[in-house]
Amino acid sequence: MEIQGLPGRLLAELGPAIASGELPEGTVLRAEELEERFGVSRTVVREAVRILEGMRLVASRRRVGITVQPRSGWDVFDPLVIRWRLAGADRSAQLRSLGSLRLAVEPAAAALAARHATDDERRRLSALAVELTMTARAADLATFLRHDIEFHSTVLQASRNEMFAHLGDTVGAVLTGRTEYHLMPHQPEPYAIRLHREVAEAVCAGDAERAEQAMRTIVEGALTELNQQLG
Amino acid sequence: MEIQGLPGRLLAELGPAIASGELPEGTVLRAEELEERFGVSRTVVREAVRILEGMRLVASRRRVGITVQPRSGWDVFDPLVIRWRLAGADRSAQLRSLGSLRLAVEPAAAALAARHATDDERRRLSALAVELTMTARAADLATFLRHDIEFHSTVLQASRNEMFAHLGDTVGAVLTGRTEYHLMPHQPEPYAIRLHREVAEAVCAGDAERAEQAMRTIVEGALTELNQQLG
DNA sequence: GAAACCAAATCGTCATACTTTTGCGGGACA
DNA sequence: TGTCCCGCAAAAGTATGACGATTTGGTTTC
Repeated sequence: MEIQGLPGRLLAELGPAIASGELPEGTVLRAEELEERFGVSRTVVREAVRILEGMRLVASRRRVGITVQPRSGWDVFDPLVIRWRLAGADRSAQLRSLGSLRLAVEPAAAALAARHATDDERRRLSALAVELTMTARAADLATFLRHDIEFHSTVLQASRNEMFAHLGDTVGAVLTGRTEYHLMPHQPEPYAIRLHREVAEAVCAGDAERAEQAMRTIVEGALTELNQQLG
Repeated sequence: MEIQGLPGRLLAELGPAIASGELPEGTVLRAEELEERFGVSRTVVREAVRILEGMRLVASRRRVGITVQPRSGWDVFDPLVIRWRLAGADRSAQLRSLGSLRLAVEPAAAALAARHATDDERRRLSALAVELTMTARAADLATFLRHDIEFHSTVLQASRNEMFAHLGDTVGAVLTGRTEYHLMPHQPEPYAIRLHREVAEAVCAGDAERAEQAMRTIVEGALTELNQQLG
């Protein structure tokens, strides 16, 4: 998953620094400066910069240098960019944006899942719903989170739409983020759990309408809760 | 927008080849081979490969080579990947996926736009709706397309959600694609035009519900039409 | 037959030299 | 005094040779 090697190390420094706003728009970096700062060769710096350029976080121009680009151009769907932003200063803005996105996508995905899920996926969803019920009662936040992520990922996967499916990791990052930063109740809401069971049942029954509704209620709940926590 | 220089040339060759399936999953390329094939240096090859690696189209491993990755791992939200796929063999699969995505996102965006659009944006939407009506009557497909793209982009922008906003280019690519490949009626549907006017009016009036419904009808129409054309 | 070992292939990194683009300042000219 | 043009130098872009690191797969040995 992660980019490896020395360029990876550079990325791990520069990416978060830019994403968090520590290096604001317009900041100019020079390749040579980076070489010295990180004690690596030209090759490594250039490759790291190329990757950042691919994410539209920076642009490199002759005789000018490597310029941090305005946020409006960033590839906000890139998983790395999302993770970096979640870890940094505009975590709350990022969580809000992702919240709206989830509200649009996940109900639609649930409806599609009710139509297209494989038998195995339907079984897994039911099993996960049970697990969620149990780990919630035990207040085991870590495993609860794991299962919650897998539940939502499975629904997105089962929608048989590659673009929805790829948002699985993103949703995972959101759920992890809000748990890590204590933006959710310490004891998962029993109501939310019941809705997960309802989604699972509806998908199993092939009831797209009910799956969509239940999922919408789940995500709406998460979003209002988020807004409460963030003021 | 485009990646420049020699690595850009490599990208423009390899990206489409991979995205179209011409180089199927598991294909192994060697850096040296690419150097010779394109008559460029290691530096250039490595940078191009790094970028493809960033999109998760390939993975580079020592003693093995540069391996084309399974589609399931690709960064399907990357604008370049989308464009390459639209230009190649799985154009129809890509159009279907994007259709579902639009169906989820654009109505939600329209609702948000009705709440958050600036005065200028509301004015632009109204103006664009008028333009659409006129160019449709004149059967001027090129300008119609331009205005259509700008209309949808403006709605996404006006939603004040960065992730929605960034789908503007993607939607633009879809609309361009289906026009180029003659997947839409030569004379734009008067009904669809009226719906655009309705979206504009609803956004101006701040009526989220109506904006959402009208936009949903637009995208649903586009999707069913697409499915008819593709069988 | 299995485990340890060795060798070749291939990417990864470094150092360096050369090329190309381009912003900026200085000078010529109106 | 202001404007335009030209050349310089700064910075990224490209090329190349050398070496390092790692993985694979076969070979040897027990």
